[in-house]
Amino acid sequence: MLWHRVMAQSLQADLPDLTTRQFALLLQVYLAPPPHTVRGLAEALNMSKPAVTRALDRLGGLGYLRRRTDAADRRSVLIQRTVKGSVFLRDFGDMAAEVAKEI
Amino acid sequence: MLWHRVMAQSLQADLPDLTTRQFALLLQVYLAPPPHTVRGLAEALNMSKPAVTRALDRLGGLGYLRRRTDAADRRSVLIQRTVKGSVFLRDFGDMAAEVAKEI
DNA sequence: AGACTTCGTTGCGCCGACGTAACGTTTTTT
DNA sequence: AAAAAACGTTACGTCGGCGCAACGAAGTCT
Repeated sequence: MLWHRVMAQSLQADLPDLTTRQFALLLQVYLAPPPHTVRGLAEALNMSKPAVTRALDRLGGLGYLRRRTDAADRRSVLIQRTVKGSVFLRDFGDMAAEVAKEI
Repeated sequence: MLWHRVMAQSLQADLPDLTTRQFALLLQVYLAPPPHTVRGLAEALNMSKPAVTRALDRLGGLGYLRRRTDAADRRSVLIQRTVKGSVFLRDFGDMAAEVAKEI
C-alpha cells in the first residue's frame, strides 16, 4: 500500500526510473559481500558483461556507485558503494518495511 | 537482503521483467479502490494514455489483469484483477515483508 | 439530427537497453 | 619473449517502451 504510494509518487516526481536489472545490480553491490567485479556481477545476475557495463554507466551517472580499477589486477574494475546510493536504498528499505507493516 | 535474493533469482529464472511503470500500474489496480479506467490510471501515475494502453497489453498478456468494456459507458474500459496477478503480488508482498524483517 | 466532447487505441519517430561480436589492455602460461 | 587467456569496454543491429498526434467509437449537448 505504501509501496504502491511511493512508486506512484516516484513516477509523479520523475525520479530515476531504474530497470529491473539496474535495481538488482544496485542491490547486489550493496547487499552481497565485496569485492564486486563486472564479471562477478554478470554471473550473479545472469546478465551479459556489456549489460553490466551499461548499468554501471547509468548507476554511476546517478552517483549511486563508483568504479575503481583494481590495483592488484589492473584488468579488473571494482565496484564501490557511495553515500548517495546508501541513502537511496535506505529510503527504499524503509518503504518496504512500512509496506510489510500494513499487510 | 531477501528482496535482493528474489530479484537476483528473478533474473536467473527469466521471470517477467516488468518496467517501473508496469509494476506501478499493477499495484495501482490491486491496491487502489475500483473502478479503474485508462484515463484514471494515466492521471494517477502521471503516464500518457498510450503508455497505459501498452502497459495493459503487456500485463494482460501475462494474465495479471483483464480488460472489460464498461456496460454503462461503452467508451470506457474497466481494468479488473485476476487470480494470477493476485498470486504474483502476494509473493512480492511476502518478499517485502521478509526484507523488512531482516533489516 | 448534427456538432461537439470524451474514451481508448493505433501510427510514427525517438531513445534506451539488450546480446553478439570484436577490440585494447593486462596478466598468465609456455 | 611470444602466445594464450582474462577483463572490461565499444561497435552494431534489434527490440521494447515512450510521447505526440491522429483516429474510430460512443456519449452529450443544443
